[in-house]
Amino acid sequence: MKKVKVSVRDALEDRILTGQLLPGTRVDEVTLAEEFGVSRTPVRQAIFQLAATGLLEQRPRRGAYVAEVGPQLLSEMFQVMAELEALCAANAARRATESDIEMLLACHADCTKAAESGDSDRYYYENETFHELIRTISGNCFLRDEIDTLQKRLKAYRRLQLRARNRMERSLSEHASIVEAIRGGDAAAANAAMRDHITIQGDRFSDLLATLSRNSIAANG
Amino acid sequence: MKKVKVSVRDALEDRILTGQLLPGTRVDEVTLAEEFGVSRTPVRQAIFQLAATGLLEQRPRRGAYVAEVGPQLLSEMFQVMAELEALCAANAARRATESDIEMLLACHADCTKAAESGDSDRYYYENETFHELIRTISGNCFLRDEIDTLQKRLKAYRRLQLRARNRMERSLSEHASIVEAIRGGDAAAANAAMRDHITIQGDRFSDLLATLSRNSIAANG
DNA sequence: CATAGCACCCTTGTATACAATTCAGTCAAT
DNA sequence: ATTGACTGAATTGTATACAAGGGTGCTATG
Repeated sequence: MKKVKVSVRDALEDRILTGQLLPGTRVDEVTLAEEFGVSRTPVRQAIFQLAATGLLEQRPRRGAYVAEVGPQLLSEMFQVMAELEALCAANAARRATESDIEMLLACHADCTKAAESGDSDRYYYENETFHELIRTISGNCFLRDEIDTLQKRLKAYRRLQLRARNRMERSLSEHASIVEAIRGGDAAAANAAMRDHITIQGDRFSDLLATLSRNSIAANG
Repeated sequence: MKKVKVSVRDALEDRILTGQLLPGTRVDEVTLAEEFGVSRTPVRQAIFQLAATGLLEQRPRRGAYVAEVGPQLLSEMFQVMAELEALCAANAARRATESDIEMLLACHADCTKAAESGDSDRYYYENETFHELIRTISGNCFLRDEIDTLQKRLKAYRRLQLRARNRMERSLSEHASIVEAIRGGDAAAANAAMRDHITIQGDRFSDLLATLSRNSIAANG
């Protein structure tokens, strides 16, 4: 019972996103070809596509590696992400219908329950849904796609972040501000609230990364 | 005297950007392979890479086409572009050094001369330089790359826009506002001025596209 | 005459064979 | 002993052969 014809590209992407292939790992064509039970050709295609989206880095004649995002780049990516999500929130504030607002409130309620349960994995998931919903309400498909690809590039790192305990309630209250702004149709407020929310995440993230790299230096060096 | 080992990917990209391959055109593997004097393999690689960046659209088993950007998508892309360029401008306002300001003023002077000459091609070029410079001053490499790829996706269309006559002096005065804001270190003002500047461009652009498609309907249908 | 079904051909997708380049290891020379 | 160069192996890059799927055109039937 093999998996039903999933593209090599998706399979490889999944391995990166789920952390089976960690940043910096070399991606070998023949090894993957054997594992997936195909020839090198489709594997190469997949590698080139993922390299084009930034998930892999290719060095000519030297193979492909899972992209490593340094603190500098990470910070830059978060600044852009903050701006894009803020734009989503502003659009959502302008365009949300009654039923959109209802869904948003329901989603926020789910986030609240997750936070109360103290289950950070669950909150991570509900949080994703919350942001997804706002992107949808925003109604800008291109913007949505851009955010999705950027999200993917960060995902390999985000999974490290799950355990920041006291972050949940603050995140939740930031969500509340966003919800209120969208509900009130205040685009500027929604924009600002979302930008702050993402920026704070980015800062936390940088801190975590710094800590990890310090530990890793302590462990390896 | 053949060209000195330029990658198929760059060559194909160039053909799209310069308008040799118009949106909607089918991209045939064997034809291109013959033209470039290589086998299908590198051509396929190039196609997959360009498809990943959005310049081409692939339909399974049905080949690749130069991406067509409809009015809806175009508007969405411009909204994102406006936000990203505005972010650049805000960053530039915060980070610009004395010499950055000097370069910016010099660049703006070149734009002015180009506008006075009435040569829209020249103004187009100087305008590009102006925006490039602000992106550089912004200092966010990731942001710069994102804008570059987005720019590429629009370039095939932008070349149609060159002739909007009375646009030049208005564009120039908008540039002046941006320069002043950056010079004064006013990030918010730079942000707003740049966003407006790009948004207006986008609107003009949509008008043009609408006109063109109307004419094309009149001509073809 | 129009429509539906089938067959053939063209194009994409995959596999494999071959070429070229780079990295590493070893040997020799200073 | 250390460093440099050369050789070999391994991996990427390219070409070609083969398989599979879809589109078009023709034919047959209603």
